[in-house]
Amino acid sequence: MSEPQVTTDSRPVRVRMAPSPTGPLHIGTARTSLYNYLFARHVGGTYVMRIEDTDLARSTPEYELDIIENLHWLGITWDEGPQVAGGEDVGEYGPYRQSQRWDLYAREARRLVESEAAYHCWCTPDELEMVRRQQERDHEPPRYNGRCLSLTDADRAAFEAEGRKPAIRFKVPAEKVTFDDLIRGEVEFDNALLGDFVIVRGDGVPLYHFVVVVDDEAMQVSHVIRGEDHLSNTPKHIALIRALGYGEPRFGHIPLILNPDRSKMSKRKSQTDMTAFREQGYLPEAMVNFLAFLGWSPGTEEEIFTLEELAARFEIEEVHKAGAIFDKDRLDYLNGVYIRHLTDEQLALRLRPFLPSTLDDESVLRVVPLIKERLVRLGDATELVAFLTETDDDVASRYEPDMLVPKGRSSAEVAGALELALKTLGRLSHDDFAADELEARCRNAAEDAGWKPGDFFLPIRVAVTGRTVSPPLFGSMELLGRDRTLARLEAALRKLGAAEASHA
RNA sequence: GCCCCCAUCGUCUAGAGGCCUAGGACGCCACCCUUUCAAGGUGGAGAUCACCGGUUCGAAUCCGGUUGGGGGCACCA
Repeated sequence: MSEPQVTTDSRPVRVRMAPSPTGPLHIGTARTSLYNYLFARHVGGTYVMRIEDTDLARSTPEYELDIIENLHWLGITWDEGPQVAGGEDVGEYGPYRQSQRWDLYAREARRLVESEAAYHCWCTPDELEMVRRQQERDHEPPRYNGRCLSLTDADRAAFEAEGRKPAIRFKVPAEKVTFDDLIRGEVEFDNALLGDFVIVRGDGVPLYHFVVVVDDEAMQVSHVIRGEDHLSNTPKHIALIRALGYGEPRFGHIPLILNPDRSKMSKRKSQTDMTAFREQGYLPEAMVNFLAFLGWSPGTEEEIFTLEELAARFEIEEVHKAGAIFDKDRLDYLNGVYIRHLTDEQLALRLRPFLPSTLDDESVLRVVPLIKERLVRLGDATELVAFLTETDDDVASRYEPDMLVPKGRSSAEVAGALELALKTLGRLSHDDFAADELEARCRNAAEDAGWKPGDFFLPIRVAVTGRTVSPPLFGSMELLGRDRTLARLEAALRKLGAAEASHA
C-alpha cells in the first residue's frame, strides 16, 4: 500500500461512510461504503462510520443494526464509529450518531443566524406547497421565494402569536461555485439558481445538508466520497462550509448502480437489500469482488480479487464516470467461482445454515464434493440434498410413474430394468454399497439388458432422488445407503405396477 | 421547466492519438467431455467505439455541437 497521503490543505486522510438507518443495507450504500473503505485502506487513511439518523421518524435501531452487521459481513471495518470492536463505539470525535449531536448543530445554526447567513422562516409546509405549485404553473424554477427574508418585527411577532415555530433557512449566496471532483474533475454550479433551503426544521430538527457539513468538519473528514446523486447538492454544502468558516474537503462522486432500465437502482425494480442476497447464499467475497468492479477496474484482465487485493490496487482516480447496471448473471457467475474455490471443509461449514439440522455434519462433508460445482448460491444446496433427508414416501410422492420412463422405452421395459437393478444391487452388502462399485454393477446390468447407460440410470435416479435432476447418481446412492436406496427402487416398481394396473 | 453529470458488444469493462481490421469477462449459440444437471474444454455470433462536424499525416481516444440516458432542484437522506 502507498504511503499515507495528505490533502491539499494538509489534513490527514479521513473518510467517512454516513448511512441513514431508514432501511436495511442497500446495495448502493454497500458499494459506496466499499469504495470509501478501499480508498482509506489504500492510502493508509482513517475510516469513520457515522449514523445519519436525524430523521427520527424513519430511523430505527433495527435498520442501524442491519446496516452495521451486513457491512461487517462483507468484511468492511471502520476505525472510528459505532460498534468498532466488541460492539463498542470508538473514536475521539464521537458520538457517532447524529441524534446524539444536537447541541453541536444547534450551536452552529445559532452562529449562522447571528452572522445573518441564515434566517428564521415562518412559512408553513402548506404555504410552501402552494408557492411551489404556482411556480410549476408559471414554469418557474421550484425554489423558495424569500418571503421571510424581509419580515418586519411586527410580522414576526404576529407569527409568534399564531403559535408558529420558525424553521431556519440558509441564505444561499448568489455566486458561482466551483470544485475539483476527484472523479469528474472541475465542476461548476451557479448558486444564484438555488433557493434558500431549510437547515433546521420548525421543531428544531436539523436537516441533512446542514448536519453533513457540520459533522464532516467536526470529524475532520478530508475526502467526501459519495454517490453521484449528491453531485448537485455539493454546491449547497460548499456554500454552507464557507459561511461556517470550515475547511473544504475534497469531493468525489462515484457513479450510480442502475436498474436494468438504467435508472437509479431501486427496491421497486431490483433486489437491493444486502440481507436478501446473504440469505440466498451469496458469498461476501463474491459480493465485494462484484461490487468493486461496478464502476472500477484495475485496468488489466484480472477479475478475481480479495478485499485486501482490491485495497492494494484501488485508485479513486480510476473510478468511472458512467453508471453501471447491476448484472445479476455476472454476480451469479462470480459466486460460483468463489464457491468452487472453497475447500470441501470450508464449503461444508458455510453450507450448514442452508441445510436441515437433521443432516449430520459427517453427511454434509460427504455430500459437498457431489454438489460443489453445481452451486450458484449456497442456498441451492437445500434442494440438491433434500433427497437425503426426505422420507421414502416424500420422495415417491414427488414423481409420477411416467417420469421414470425414458424416451423410446415402455413402462414394462422400465419395470424390467428396475427389477434388474434391484436384483443386482441387492446382492451388494451394506459395506460394498460404494459409488464405484454401484456404477460398475449398474453399467454391467445396463449392457446385459441392452440399454444405453443414460437411459438405464434415469429411472434409478428418479426413484432414488424423486427428481430428474440430481447430484451424481452413484455418490447419492452411497450416501443414502443400501436399505433406503433399495426401498426407493421397490417403491418405484410398485408405482409403475399400480399405474400399469389402472391402465389395464 | 432549470441546473449538473454521463455516453466502447445485451451487460460489466480494456483502451489515456498510430500496438484497434477495438481486447477480456458474463450472458447467448454450437461442439467436445458426460449417468441427469452442472462444472470444464474448444469454437462462434455479437460494438460502423451514440450522431454530426472540426483539430491532426493519423481519433474510440483531443475540441465543439446534436441526440439519448441519468441525477438533482423538500421543514427526506
